Amino acid sequence: MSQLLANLNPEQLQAVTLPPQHALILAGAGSGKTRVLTTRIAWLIQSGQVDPSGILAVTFTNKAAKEMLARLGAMLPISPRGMWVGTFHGLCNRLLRAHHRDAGLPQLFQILDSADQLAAIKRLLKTLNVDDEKFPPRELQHFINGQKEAGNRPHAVEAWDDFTKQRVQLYQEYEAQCQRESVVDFAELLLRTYELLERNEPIRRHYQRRFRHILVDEFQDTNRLQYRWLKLLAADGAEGGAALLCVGDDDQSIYRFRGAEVGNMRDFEREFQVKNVIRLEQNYRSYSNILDAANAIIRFNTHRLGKNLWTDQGAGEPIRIFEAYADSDEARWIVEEIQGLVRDGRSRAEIALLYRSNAQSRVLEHRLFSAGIPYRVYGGLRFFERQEIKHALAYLRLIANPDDDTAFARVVNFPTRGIGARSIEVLQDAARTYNTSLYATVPHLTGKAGTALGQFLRMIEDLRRDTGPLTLPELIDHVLDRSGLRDHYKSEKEGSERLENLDELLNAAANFVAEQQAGAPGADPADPGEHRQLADFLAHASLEAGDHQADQGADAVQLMTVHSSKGLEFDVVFLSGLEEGLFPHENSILEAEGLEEERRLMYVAVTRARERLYLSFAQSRMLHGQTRYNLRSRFLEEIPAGLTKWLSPPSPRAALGGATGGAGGAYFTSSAKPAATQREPRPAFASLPGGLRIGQNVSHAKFGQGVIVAAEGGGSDARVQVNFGSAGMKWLLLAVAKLDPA
DNA sequence: CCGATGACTGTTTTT
DNA sequence: CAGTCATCGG
Repeated sequence: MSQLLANLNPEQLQAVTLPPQHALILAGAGSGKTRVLTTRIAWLIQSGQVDPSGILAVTFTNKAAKEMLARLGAMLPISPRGMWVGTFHGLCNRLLRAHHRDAGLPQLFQILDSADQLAAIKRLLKTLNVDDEKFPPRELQHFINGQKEAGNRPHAVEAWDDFTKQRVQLYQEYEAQCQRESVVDFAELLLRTYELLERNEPIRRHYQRRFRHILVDEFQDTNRLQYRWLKLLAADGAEGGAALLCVGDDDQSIYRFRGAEVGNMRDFEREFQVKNVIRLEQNYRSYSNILDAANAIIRFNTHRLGKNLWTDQGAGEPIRIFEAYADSDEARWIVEEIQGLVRDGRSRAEIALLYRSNAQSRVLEHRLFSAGIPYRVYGGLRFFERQEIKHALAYLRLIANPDDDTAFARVVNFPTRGIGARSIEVLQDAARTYNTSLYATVPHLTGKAGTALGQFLRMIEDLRRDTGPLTLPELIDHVLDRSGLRDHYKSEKEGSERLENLDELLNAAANFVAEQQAGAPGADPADPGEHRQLADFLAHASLEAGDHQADQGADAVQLMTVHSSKGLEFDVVFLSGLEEGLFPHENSILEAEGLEEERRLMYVAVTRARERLYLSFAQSRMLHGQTRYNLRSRFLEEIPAGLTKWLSPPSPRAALGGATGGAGGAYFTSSAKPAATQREPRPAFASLPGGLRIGQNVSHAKFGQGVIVAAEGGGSDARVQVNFGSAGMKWLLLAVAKLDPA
């Protein structure tokens, strides 16, 4: 016990040993948040205050859940079995499987990931003959998810105008379709569980009594519905409610776009009359130069709960800043720098390359690849999202649940078997009249379409029957053969990688089975013969995108978006693409709220670094197939000059209509020296009249500072397009507009 | 009904 | 640029 609490600082100790009351822990980056959370659980159990089964711990990602279980396993002599640890979605899935009847679902319901959901919506619009120009599927998806997160079923949505009314109508149709097909999307997992607990008193009471301590990680990223869900579970039951301990950092809230409500932190404090608010502000991760930069940046945000990170580790190295001509130059420079670091004995796994959006990884990957540096990309298209895997899963889904029309539509003609659009249309019309799933409709059909479809149906039925006694990997192997998927990819010229992935699916299944057996044999007694294990595997595939990327063990440079870097830390961090429009992203720049979220994202990125931080940007960048010229990010200007060291001489930056500009606006530091590696500016851009060129900074009397991004015409008709930052993008006639080189 | 070809269009971040 | 979608000729 004393060992458990050793080496905690006073605030951490206080948090770990709080009495069983509600508490809010404001935990800054690198302040030992995860440690506090796990130690708290271990302490509660070890001191006999609670049985493991009385613990409910909610994490943000599956990875975090796994890590927490692993740490607990190492801390506790007893197995952490009986505890519920997982993501909101994972826990809801578990609850719905256990109480599927009360929730109005078949036991083997399927889970739609975002892409499946979008496909389902498109299919719905098609069958209803709705104009998808007027109701863009993506927008409709957003609308539906938003309503679900607000707890609104279609009848509860307030709709005054026609447009909203129609969308509500579609929402309703979508729900009916999902129910018919026994599928559940992400938001539905949460809402369905919430309604189950709310309406079913015995079940609610059962869990309210069971869970004595509810611990929530990354609380700043919970959405409204998740918060209500927590309130319901922690509400005062007969025995008094659970103690709710929420850990979060409002400065690291980066999922507003997905419905996260930082406001939950304030609401929690108020509604639960939280007496215990503890701030963890000592950072054990980074040197103070890095921390001071992060603090300086985040100070530009308003509406913070307030918190200041500090460290006693000393200043450390200055933050290195590099300006490149083009994105390819930026990538080349990063790779050269990495080679130097590796020569100096650094391990590649301790070097991270962060970027704002996934598209940016291509250039970096390209350079790394040609330099022969092992690297690993997180995120991007994940294993279970690859098309060959989705196809295989669709067959599996049909075995588990033939009414899954999304799965049916996906593979009914893949590999092609002579069932074309016309047949599908006939089938869909029939399904609508009989009000049955596509699968169940097939026997009703006669004629040509009926025969081909009948053959498909028989194949699926054979699969269902033949696979009953097989183990999961055997089952999948059988399906890959019988469906023709394997043959299809064998004959495809670029199919070898896909074949490998299909084999990898077998491995994933084998691992899944092994883990399940090792994990909790007593959790839910698997009913044999019902393909129960298959359903569990499919849920696993939907909920956990799967880290089946490159070799985990290899010493490889780590590439990921800033979002997926949250919670991780590295000795060396490169943050690339620090340009206006990219980071902060152009879609977020106009809204104050959006910009603040970008800044929090920047804060997250900076605080990932332990020892060394590189920030870089490029004057020009390929995006959407064309070259764009961006100003350097305002976030760079927000870092006090004394903390930085420019590796390239900074060029003057066009001002941004005054929104920022703190930090004194001084770009040079005393230690800045012209980099020896600086190349001559390349004559990359054609000259324009008046000695101007594309990419050049200019000033205009009315619009202020800007940069030339394009030109057209000639002679007296010559025009240039200038990006004036917050003053907008303008086309100017050179003969008329007075532009001075800046 | 199938596959190929070309136009178009869009991208932030993810459980 | 790259993935999706529509159109066209077999």
